[in-house]
Amino acid sequence: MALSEQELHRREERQKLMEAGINPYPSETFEITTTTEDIHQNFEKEPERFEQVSLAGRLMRRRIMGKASFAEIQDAAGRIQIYVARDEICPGEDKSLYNTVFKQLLDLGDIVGVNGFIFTTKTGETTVHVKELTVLTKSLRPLPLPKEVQDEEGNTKTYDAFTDPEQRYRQRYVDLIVNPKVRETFRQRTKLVSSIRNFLDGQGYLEVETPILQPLYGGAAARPFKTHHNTLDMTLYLRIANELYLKRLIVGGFDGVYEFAKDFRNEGMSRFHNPEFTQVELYVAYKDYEWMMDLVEEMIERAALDLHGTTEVQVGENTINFQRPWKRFTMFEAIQHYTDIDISEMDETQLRETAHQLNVPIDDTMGKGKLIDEIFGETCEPKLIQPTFITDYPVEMSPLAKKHRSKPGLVERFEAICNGKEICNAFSELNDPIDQRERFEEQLTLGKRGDEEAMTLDEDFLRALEYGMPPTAGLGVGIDRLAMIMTNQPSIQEVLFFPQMKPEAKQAESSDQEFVDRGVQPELIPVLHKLGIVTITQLQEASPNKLHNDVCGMRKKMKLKEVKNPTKEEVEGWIED
RNA sequence: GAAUCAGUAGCUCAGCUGGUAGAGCAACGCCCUUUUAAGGCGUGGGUCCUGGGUUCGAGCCCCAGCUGAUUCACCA
Repeated sequence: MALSEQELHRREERQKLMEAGINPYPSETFEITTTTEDIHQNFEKEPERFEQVSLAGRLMRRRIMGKASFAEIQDAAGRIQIYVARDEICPGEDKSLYNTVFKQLLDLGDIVGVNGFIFTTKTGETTVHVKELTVLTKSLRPLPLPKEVQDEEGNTKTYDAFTDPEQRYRQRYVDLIVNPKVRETFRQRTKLVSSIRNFLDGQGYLEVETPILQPLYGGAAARPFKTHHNTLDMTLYLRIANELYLKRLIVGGFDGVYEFAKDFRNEGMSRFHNPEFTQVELYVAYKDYEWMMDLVEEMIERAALDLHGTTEVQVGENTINFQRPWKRFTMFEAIQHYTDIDISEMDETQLRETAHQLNVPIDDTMGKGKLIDEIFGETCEPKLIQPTFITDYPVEMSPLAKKHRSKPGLVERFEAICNGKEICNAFSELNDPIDQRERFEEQLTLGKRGDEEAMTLDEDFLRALEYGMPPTAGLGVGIDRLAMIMTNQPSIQEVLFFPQMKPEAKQAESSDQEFVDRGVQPELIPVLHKLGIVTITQLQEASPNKLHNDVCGMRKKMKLKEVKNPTKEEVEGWIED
């Protein structure tokens, strides 16, 4: 890859540092006694603590003014200004640490350590007065550095922001360096997970780990990723859910288990879908879905409080209030509420007609349950902004849920919908092994009908149920979507450090040696690169006359006076086999 | 899979009716000991996504393609 002028320059600086006896990548620990956060919060209160400090960070801005300079370094929490005066960091005769190293060989993006004391400049900015400066890492690539300016009203305006989503997601490390809000979003995500974990731990449930590689995929309706184990010579699937394993643990006698799980679904990507995503699933013995609704309300309300100090969260244009209790609707009630149609007594044919009437797209593979779900998804879901429980789903689409205690054809299931999207899904778990086997068999029939998401039959899971699983309430919460809501982000990519991307288009490049092997003078390789010829294949596809012309022309343009033009015969030699 | 939009300097972007490729920041050189988008003077840096076409002449118009984003479709 051809290096830019700036990259070449930084490589030279790295070399010059080494020649000056400064290791640009030292191995010793650099002792840090404070952080930018600590200084900003506590310097005014207890200045005596900051008479001698040491901290480290990345150089993010620099204002050189002759024999003294101001710069800013950024650590994990924020930035602080540093004041570097020549005669302070170079007390002796040798001023090269300031004149050469600091002013010439360091760049924005380099990582340095400083020792000194904290003071306030006459413009009122808390600043590190540097006594000692240590190079900790030389950065070889220039950062896309935005500028932030505060106007008189204290509003921050950002110029030249690093905004291109592709670049931001592909080079998340750069995004995190230059866009502090991105770091904050991910901190909040982690806080959300901690809040839920603390809550569940507080209830006495056991956090567990279950297999990601599964011989059968189950527990949800989705297409899986398939892989192969060499030694066992068997097909394995990346889990689409961990439900069936957690239930096995309930059979095993734990009365509350949960897992934060990466699940994998081989389906489309969108701002709500990533092929791998995180769910927390929870199973509690001797409970039902009514009980689980209370738990969800409490857990999510608490998460909002932990993150924001209030139950109200601004999401786009909506203010969402997680304060308990949430609204509860049965699915049929919700559909009736939004469409004025009562579908509770309809058969499959009537449902099809209703779907057509409501302009809900359907196809022939859909059974009764799926039709109801489509009607609901189309007419109700987007309208549910405040957290709402939708309960009592059709049995056909919930093969792992227990049949409703009083309403035939339905199961004891709920989803919480928030901001028009499902954030969790829960049931009173089906624990009758005979019923469970029948439900799996119905799924097999659906599968034969063409439903690619129909579930497979897991004999071992049925065997476990046959030993007896206590009545159990189960829950799955989509962490990514909940994180989107809690951090007010419009897309799932914004709450995943490394969202799935198309492979980066990368042009293969032939080595210089390969060019030399074909008879190209080494000095002419940059000329060929400049002409866009970076592979032998490209070289071989060129026409000899044109290439000879181009090379001679480009050599002149690049002012390579000491380099001889190739003869036409030589150029023909490069191209021939 | 479809539609829309975009692709110009390291970054963010201008570029008129088709007429010599621009700005700010970043970089490089010089000056400057309390600046804060520091400042002053100077310099370098371009496959205008690619390939065709129209034209005396294309960053700009036309066609095809590539890449990406967004929306939709798909998706518990």
